[in-house]
Amino acid sequence: MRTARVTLADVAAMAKVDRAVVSRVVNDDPTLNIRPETRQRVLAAIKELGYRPNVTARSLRTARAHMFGLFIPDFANPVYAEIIKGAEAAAAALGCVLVTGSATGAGLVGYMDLLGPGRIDGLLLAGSGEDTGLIEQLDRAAVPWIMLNRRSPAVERYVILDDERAARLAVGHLVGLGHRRIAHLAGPSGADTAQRRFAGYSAAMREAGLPDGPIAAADYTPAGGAAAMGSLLAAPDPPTAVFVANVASAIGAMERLREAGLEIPRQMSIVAVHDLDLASYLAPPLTTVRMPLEELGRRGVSLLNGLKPDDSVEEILAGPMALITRASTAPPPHD
Amino acid sequence: MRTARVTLADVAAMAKVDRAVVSRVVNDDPTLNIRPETRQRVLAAIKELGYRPNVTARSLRTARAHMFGLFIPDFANPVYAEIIKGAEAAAAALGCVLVTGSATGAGLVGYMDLLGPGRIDGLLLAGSGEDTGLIEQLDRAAVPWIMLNRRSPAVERYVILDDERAARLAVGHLVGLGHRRIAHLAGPSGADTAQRRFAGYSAAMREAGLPDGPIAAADYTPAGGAAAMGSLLAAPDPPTAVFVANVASAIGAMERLREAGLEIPRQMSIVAVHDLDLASYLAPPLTTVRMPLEELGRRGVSLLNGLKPDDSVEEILAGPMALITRASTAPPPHD
DNA sequence: CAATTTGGATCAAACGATTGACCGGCGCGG
DNA sequence: CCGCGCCGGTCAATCGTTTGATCCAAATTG
Repeated sequence: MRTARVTLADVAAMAKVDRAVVSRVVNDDPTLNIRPETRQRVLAAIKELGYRPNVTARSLRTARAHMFGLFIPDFANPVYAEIIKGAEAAAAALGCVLVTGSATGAGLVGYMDLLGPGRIDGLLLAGSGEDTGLIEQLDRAAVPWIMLNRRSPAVERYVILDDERAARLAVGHLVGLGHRRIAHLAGPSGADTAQRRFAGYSAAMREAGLPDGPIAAADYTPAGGAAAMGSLLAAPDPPTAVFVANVASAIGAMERLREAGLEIPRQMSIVAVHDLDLASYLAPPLTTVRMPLEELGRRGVSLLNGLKPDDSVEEILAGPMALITRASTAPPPHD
Repeated sequence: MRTARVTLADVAAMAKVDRAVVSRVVNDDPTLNIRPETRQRVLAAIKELGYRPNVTARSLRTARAHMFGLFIPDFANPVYAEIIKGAEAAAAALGCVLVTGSATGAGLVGYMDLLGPGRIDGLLLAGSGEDTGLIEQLDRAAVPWIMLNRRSPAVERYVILDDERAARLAVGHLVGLGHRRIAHLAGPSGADTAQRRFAGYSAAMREAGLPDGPIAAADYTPAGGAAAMGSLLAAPDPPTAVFVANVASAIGAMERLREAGLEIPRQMSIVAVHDLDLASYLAPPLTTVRMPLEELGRRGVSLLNGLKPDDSVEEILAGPMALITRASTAPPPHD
């Protein structure tokens, strides 16, 4: 059944009404006065012909694309997978599709070229740092955009998670287990999330009446985590527990601990931010703080919808957050 | 600089030519005869005004959406992450965007509703099984589609990888190490990939003059892998090596081996299909067969481009494939 | 009973780009 | 010196919807 293409006009012809009537029925326009039987005729014709509105034509006329964009640095990172899921669900609920692109820096600007005027109703920017050129391009194109899970100086368009609270949860767990010397394996100092997690760590330690433990920064990679763990171990008074800003770093840190012959959690407890499936497969399974990442994606799209290009958005998402206790944390050794 | 919206007409007015000329310059239409200086005027006006063609209007007129779709079951699965990367790159090279949706079964059909006529030029379906309803809907909508990495009975529209060869590579590696009793931890018997990997295993064993070892099927999850590994260990003459159809199952299998007190690789070698970053973080790092997943995504989009709704596609992708040797495989014990 | 409202639609102008058809002038071959 | 082709463009229809303006007849109001 090669239905060549069914348009409003076909339906109108079959139902013996004007195209305008069909359009108004389809969008159930409240200003339309229509006899019930006419409406039935139209509805029947639509079903009979299998009519489905042409989104492109509609977009052209209404100047709404019914499409949102989401840029992430890397599909392979499970953190973004969760964000995507949420964003996609929210978009679908609005009758929109989500196009997710992975690109950073200059790639982003190039990608934007594909998304010419009229193609997209709003853009979510997750992770990554470089936005030189992109932001002015977005402003020029008058497309609303929001940063997800990061802030940038002088940009009031973001929704982030409460990383500070996450850090408090993690540190609180370690303190509760009896740890006193708690190190922090931080994220890259330039990263906004890293700064907030560090702030939370510091605040939690202060509140517990403990001095900051040794601190080492690493990029969010296993290799970085391994190196930073090395420097933490070399500290004069080595910690009995470490709060790691990120699971990827934690993987490297655990490897380094294994090499050093330290048993987890008997000799060293470790807890990290972001609960990924992966965490439960590690040896030992890693205690983590579960963040509302899906919610973040959902919220991002919701805010984008109806946002004017000039509106500002500044939100710290207070979604459900939980400590997932696994085998990588335990009370400190009795020494 | 709120550039309200720049259209062809604006450019035409500024360059003092007809809109048609601008359009032809933009698309550099070979049938256009134009004086170089006029072209320069047009180009200058375009740059001056920052004109960018409206994709929606263009799509309406040309009936090409410059957009491809890709449906996957789950963003969290890194296998799909690689496929997406390739597909996205190929789309971008064609000047198109890729919209990736995660949905299976009925969700797919619902998602398709968002992608009404005129919105999409072609669809890639990766993984998952259920396609009741979807395929007829696609055919009715006359949108070309291809299955990625799986076949379905009576559907000649797929591009798959050479899973058989991958299995041979893995088994060959084990045979080369001296193993004689090699088990196969297979995928779900309904899955096309599982069948092909099993076929490759069987063929490789036969060619090596070895009898099939014990075989257990599992779904592609850690829990399934653990259970199946249990049944393999219970075999009368337990294997010294196992070829696992999938990394997720392999994770469970390794856990099970650890529980059973078997040392990897001293007492049991293990090799799995698909090289994911994750594999190198496991303890011990897992030997895998690297498949050209990115290439698969790329090829899918390339084939989709220009495909007629009725054309058929049947391709086994012979991309680069490699055994990545890590610490989970070694010669069998001397017993 | 004339004037006004209202129910039930219809008309037609957009939206922004593409593209086949057309056109005026000039050079040139016959 | 007439007709043809070519150069350098222009004209206008079209893609499928949306939506403000309009319109006709019947009903209501003063």
